[in-house]
Amino acid sequence: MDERREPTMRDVAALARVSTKTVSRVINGLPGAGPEVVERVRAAARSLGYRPNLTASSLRRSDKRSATIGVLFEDLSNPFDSALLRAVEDRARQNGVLVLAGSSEDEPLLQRELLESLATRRVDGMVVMAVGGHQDALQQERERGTPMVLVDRPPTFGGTDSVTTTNRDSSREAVLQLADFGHRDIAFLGDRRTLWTSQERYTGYLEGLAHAGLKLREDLVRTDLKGPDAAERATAELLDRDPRPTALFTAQNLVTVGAMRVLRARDLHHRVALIGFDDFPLADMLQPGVTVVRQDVPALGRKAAELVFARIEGDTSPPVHAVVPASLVRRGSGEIRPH
Amino acid sequence: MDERREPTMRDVAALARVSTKTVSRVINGLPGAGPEVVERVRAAARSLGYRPNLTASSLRRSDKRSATIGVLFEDLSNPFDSALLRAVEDRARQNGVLVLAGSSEDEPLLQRELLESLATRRVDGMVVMAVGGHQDALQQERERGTPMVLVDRPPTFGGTDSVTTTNRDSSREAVLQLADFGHRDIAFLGDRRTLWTSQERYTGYLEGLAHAGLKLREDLVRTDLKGPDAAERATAELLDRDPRPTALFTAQNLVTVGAMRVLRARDLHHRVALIGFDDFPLADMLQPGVTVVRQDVPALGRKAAELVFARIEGDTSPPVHAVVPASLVRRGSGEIRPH
DNA sequence: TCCTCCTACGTCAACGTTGACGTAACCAGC
DNA sequence: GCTGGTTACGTCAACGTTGACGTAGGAGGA
Repeated sequence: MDERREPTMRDVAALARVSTKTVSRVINGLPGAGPEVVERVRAAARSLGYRPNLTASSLRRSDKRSATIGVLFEDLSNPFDSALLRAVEDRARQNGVLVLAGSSEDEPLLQRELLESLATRRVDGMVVMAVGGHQDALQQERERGTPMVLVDRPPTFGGTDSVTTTNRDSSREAVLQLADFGHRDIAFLGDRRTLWTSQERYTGYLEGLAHAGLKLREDLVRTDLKGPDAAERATAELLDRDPRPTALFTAQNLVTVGAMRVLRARDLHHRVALIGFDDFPLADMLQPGVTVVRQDVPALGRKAAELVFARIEGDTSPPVHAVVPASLVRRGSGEIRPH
Repeated sequence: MDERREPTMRDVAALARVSTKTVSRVINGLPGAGPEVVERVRAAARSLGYRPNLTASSLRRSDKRSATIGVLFEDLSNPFDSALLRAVEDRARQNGVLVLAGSSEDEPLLQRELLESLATRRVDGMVVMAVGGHQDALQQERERGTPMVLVDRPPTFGGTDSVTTTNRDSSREAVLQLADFGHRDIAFLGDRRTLWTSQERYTGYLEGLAHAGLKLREDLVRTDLKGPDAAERATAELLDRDPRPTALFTAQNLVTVGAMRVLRARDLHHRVALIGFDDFPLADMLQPGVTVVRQDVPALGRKAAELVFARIEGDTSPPVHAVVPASLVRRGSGEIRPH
């Protein structure tokens, strides 16, 4: 609109009749400026509406910090991702750090591009929910020395911190509870197999069956369900089998919703037990309430942020793999006994 | 970790035995470099793992673009906000622009600080969901010439683009539908009155009553409900009144959920009609399905992004107030007749 | 008194990049 | 052969800021 130039230190310096260096000192609160000069500079800055240029500053500073971190999640519109983003953001704010956010859509190519964009902007660190498959781009970035923390994924390469939840243990717990309630035919419905979390939850399912002395029925296992539609089809097929599974363990929230939809369509929601991994809003309002494994998303995000910041501050201790416990929330659907 | 310095143009130039200016030309794809030189520079850049420093570049460039926009919403973990963020992000990606995101928590002070942080980083533009109350900070920012678009809020000051949904018209439509189904005592439950959207939706409610020839019963109006707890209390009180409202119009999604919770607790969910403003996941899975006014969130975000980008490109046409139509999604709860 | 130390400034160059401008080499045309 | 234009480079300074270092003046001690 108007052709106004942002005022610079030089403008402030001229108005306050001091050198730019003195303005720099005042703005940064460094010693070496007398009280009157400080006041004069402050007044000049205020009257001009001066605001420091962080990009210029970080270019020159010795530490080169941009006070910005990058966050690369799969899909920011997913409640899990956005809750995580919010947690990271809150923690970042405490350090005066802002967050550059992007969605990788589980596309390696997109992840690579976003990574590049973040690097180009010289972020101080990154919190990444890695896409499935090979993670060369991530590893390269890490090897360049960029502080990086993986969330909801373990590193497939060395030297990197990560934060995950108790995928395997909590899945086992869920399956064991179903077994305790008398179920023998417990089906598994999982997300894309390339996702580490999917694999872990499946392993937990197997462990649960083993602990309960149940035999794995391969025909009750459905994986690679991407999105609610696939989940619905898989659920429908499972319910057509003979003998029909009397309980479902759905290993991802969209899968849970898809399965529920089918159970309700067939009026089986009060007869077939269901435990889902990952909580979702209104799970308690359905009939029956949906029993889920709830992840502590704020804790995940906070921990991830704390780890990056520690690395940014120069912490060089060995890489950490933090595990945040999840818990089983019993609401009814997981406490249905076989008929 | 390692004390590696990021390679610069100078390093590339030295290795390719050309001047930095030539490297600049090659990297930016500008003419004035012979084919062999281009190849030599590219090879050198690749072998050093060179990546341009966007902060230095934008400092020097004449347009001073940072290829970054700021997004300031109320709460990024709210599904509405995160869906909006995602839409803005998608549109931004098309322009090679990244998004700096922050939550203002409806706190004027926090908004001011975040605004400052964004300005300090010299973002090219901002998409802001303004906090309630006076918007001096926003206005000042706007007057400095920062391209800015308000989402889900109209500007309270001149010269600024905004994108909103049909709050008033859709609310009226919802109320009219309730009236058509025979309701005379239609309660209103709204969010904080400082929010423009709340006011608009309330006005729509009044218009609906007026069009239907219904008299406003002040005792059926509850506003300033912040969060689901307040909504629950208000709903409980309303249902205690005599005569009891036979229909509820809840003007915000958390309020809708709170109201539903109480209706269910009193087993009135099949007897009292309910229409909520703003859709939410699983609204269709409840019994009865929840009739809502659905906003076209992706369209809102896309439009907002397009407006900022137009301004960034130098569009100086008069400010636009874009309105994205919302639609009534009938799922059952809004189609209950008075008993 | 002189020397030392400290405080409150200022000067200069550099961070990594690009705009403005210079120049050498080459080609076309007369 | 000379002029004029084009191409492919290079040189230099500047973007806004800060680190390194310099200096004038005053305080303090022997």
